[in-house]
Amino acid sequence: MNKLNAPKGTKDIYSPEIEKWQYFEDRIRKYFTLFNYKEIRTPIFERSELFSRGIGNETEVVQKEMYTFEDKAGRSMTLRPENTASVVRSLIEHNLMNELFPHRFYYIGPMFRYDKPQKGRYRQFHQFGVEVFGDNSPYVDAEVIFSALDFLHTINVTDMKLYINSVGCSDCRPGYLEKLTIEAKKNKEHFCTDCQRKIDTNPLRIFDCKVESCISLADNLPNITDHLCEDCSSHYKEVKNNLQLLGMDFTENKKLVRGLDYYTKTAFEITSSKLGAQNAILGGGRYNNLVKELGGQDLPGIGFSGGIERILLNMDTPPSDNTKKLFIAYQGDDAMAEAFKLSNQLRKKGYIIYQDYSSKKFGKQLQKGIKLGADFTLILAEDEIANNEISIKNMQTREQIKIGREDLDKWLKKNC
RNA sequence: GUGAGUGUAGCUCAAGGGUAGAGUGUCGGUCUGUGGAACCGAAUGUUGGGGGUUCAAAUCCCCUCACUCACCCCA
Repeated sequence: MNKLNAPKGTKDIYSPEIEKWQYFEDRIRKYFTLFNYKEIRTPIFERSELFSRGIGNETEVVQKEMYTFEDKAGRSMTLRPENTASVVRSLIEHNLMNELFPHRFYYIGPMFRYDKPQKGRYRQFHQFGVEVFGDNSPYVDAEVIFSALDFLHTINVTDMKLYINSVGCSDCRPGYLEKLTIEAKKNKEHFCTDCQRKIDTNPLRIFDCKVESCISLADNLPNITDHLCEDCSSHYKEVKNNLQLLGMDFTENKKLVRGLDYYTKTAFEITSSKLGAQNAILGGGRYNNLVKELGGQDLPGIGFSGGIERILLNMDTPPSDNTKKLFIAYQGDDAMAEAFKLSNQLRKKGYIIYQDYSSKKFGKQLQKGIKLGADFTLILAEDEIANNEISIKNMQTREQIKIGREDLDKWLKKNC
């Protein structure tokens, strides 16, 4: 029989790593509640059409990376490669604009992309993110960007850089793209084959190319930022002003084009230098046409999503929680039964307590208490049972006291 | 999709044609009243899988699979 392994690009998460995840998720919930976000959980799979329409048919994600399958009724379904399209679908479907206020959502969950795995890149990976609907103010852009970076600061992610850009809107982008295509075509034969294709399909993506000759050719191509309409240009300026109001450092990157086609106006990305090749840990932007394109009203939106695996690679071990752990040791059969009763009473009162049933040897039990990392060991042996007492050993200081059983509650309240 | 590297015990790794090993962890004992110890003992491997060369393969060759990293793309 072959050994069964987790599928390529997926992994099991268990202790001690799981504690990092729990800590991280807890912090997300607490932090983004400060901004009045409400959690939303959407299905892991959706109609494939949602993503091809929402993300854009020409993107790498939709072209090559989706986990698409037919369900038994012959409908094309796709494991979600990102969550914004789903949130928008849900917003439209349930008229959440009318139901809930504020129109702010956060999410945490697995996403799926059929990529070749490497450091910080998995086929099932996890993102958290936020979406804000119905507010076109450049203050919102700055607030969203601020919250992303500030949140990462609060969990001690270091060596971060913030890049921003404006990618225009449906008014100015078509004109720009036309110009870009014309310019790029002048040197078409000098671009790599990949870029030659992009010129026709999605010229904006030329700026993503890492081929050296393409980079220098791209340097001479017109930038979207220089061809923004009045509205986009002033919006961008105000976003930058507002970021400065919050004292934020950022780098303008005129080549920053995000991989999902729905972005308009503000686009941003946070990288961390500690990560190696996959250095983007969070990205986002405004998507003022997406709701309408997916069949809803004409409603602006903005959001971001962050890669949890990548952030955790870059995050220090979280502070250990200081909930005291107890171990109960016993000697003799009577004491074992007594300890058994006591430990379950204590759990009822909310204490974390572990009892070992496999060994009756006192020394071995103590060793297990040590291995468990117990703060205190409660000791019930013949003496204690006879005198209705209990000994308590501080595992750190190795000091031991003996108290009456009736005083145990008081002691626990004081020390645990 | 392209390229490179690595697969030996639960984990970290030796052995580079001649009986598969160490450290660590696990379990048991010394040891039914006090410590992370020491000592003794045990279990865990078709050396990722398949084929080939050879008297003999973990070792050399071929195929395959898995993992890791980089390119691409992205979180």
